[in-house]
Amino acid sequence: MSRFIQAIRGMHDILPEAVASWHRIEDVSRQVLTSYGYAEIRTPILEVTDLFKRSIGEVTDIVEKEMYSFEDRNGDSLSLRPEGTASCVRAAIEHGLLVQPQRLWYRGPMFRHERPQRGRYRQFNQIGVEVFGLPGPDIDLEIILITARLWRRLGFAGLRLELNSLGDPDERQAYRNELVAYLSSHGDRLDAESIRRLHTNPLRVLDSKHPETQKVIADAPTLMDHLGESTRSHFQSVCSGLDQAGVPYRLNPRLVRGLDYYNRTVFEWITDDLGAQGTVCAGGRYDGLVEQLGGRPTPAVGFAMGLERMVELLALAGHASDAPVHAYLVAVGEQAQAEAPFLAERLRDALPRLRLMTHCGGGSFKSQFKRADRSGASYALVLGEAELERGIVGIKPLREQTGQQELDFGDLVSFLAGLTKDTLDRGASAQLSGSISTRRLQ
RNA sequence: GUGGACGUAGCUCAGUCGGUAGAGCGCAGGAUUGUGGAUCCUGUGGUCGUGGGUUCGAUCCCCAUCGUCCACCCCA
Repeated sequence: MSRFIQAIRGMHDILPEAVASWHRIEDVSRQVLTSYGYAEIRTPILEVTDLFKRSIGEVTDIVEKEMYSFEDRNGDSLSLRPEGTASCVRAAIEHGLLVQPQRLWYRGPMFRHERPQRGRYRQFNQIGVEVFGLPGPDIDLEIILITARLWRRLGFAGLRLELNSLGDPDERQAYRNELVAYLSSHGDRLDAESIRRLHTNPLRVLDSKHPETQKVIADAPTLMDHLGESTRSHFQSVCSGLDQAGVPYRLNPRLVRGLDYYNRTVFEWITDDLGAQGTVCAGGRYDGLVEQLGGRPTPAVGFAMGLERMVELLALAGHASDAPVHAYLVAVGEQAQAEAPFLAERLRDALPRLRLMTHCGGGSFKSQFKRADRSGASYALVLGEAELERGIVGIKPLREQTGQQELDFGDLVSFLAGLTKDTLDRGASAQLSGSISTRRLQ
């Protein structure tokens, strides 16, 4: 056992029994995003390290101490992506997508070297949305409504929406100065980390959970009071849109985000059901990022969802399962076993949507039926010496008490077509009628 | 990165005041020599995470290491 190699820390296998939940989330997400006209984009997992330094921010924890960075053979510093926005922006600039508005989405693994715990892994998956070229509050509202629709479709209750506006850069700068002055005057009551942040990223101090620091924060000036007319009405428009749509939210003036590039609207969907890692989805506006990465000034909004956390929520809401196989083909006897794979192939030819599992490995009727039952199949197809001789197949319902029937190939195809909702044209079914034996067709 | 709990069969766990381990579930076979799911019977199962130390002897004590979980931190 000492030589057994385990998966690396914080990186997990998703086993077959769990995959159904992933499918559910991925399928619903794709459907919903497609229904709003969003197009999928796929970008590399690996990027030049500078891309993340310049987008996420050099003084953020992600860039400072959580990136998987290494030197390529030619000496370039590369990093596994810790999030998806930077790559999206890079690709949009690189391929000239920004000449017109773009509504994009992506999915895939992200990598951060954090201490693993529930809902936080070193390799984790996100689905994200990025919209380029639309400056108004209408699109902010749209992407939040997308997320609300997703929760409805997935049956997630109990998520709460928190909302804030970070203002525009000049507003934030003015506020930052005032905040630093205020916090500095109470420096003796702040925790060490907050004091360090005072000089690097003072807005993050608002996020602190430190009890004494929180008391100081409670009386701190708020960013909301420093918004100009334009940002204020932008934010109010988003809020009233949510009111009209009947999506409840909570204003949280201390909601800042860990990434430097956000401005104006920011939001988070939070659950209390997953312990300390309660943020399931978060995003906001980042109007300055495209230009910062070398593109023409282009407004942008987006969000990302943590799929592992969503999978956990789905487990709390009930179990997802993939559709089991329609039928399981049991074949006993040398002749029947030899014939079975080809019978199965002809059924699959006739019914492309049929989910049919063929028994392999021989064994008694008893053991094969046990397998058939455990496969979850609705029907067992039975091919033994007797059936072979008479040119028919037995079909036995495994989920109800009605008896076993005997059908020739044509009738079998028609019967299974009823399960798969495959439709047969007349020519095909004529061609398919007759004996079950492949050899007789040769 | 900091602090803490834990790691025994495929799974959930019990246990040994240090003398190389048990249950339930699962899995396989049988009771029905061509038919699953219920019941009963039988069987299968672990160098007790890994490496080292103390000891006549370690799964149990000590150290290290890897991993899981919780909180901080961070964030999706």
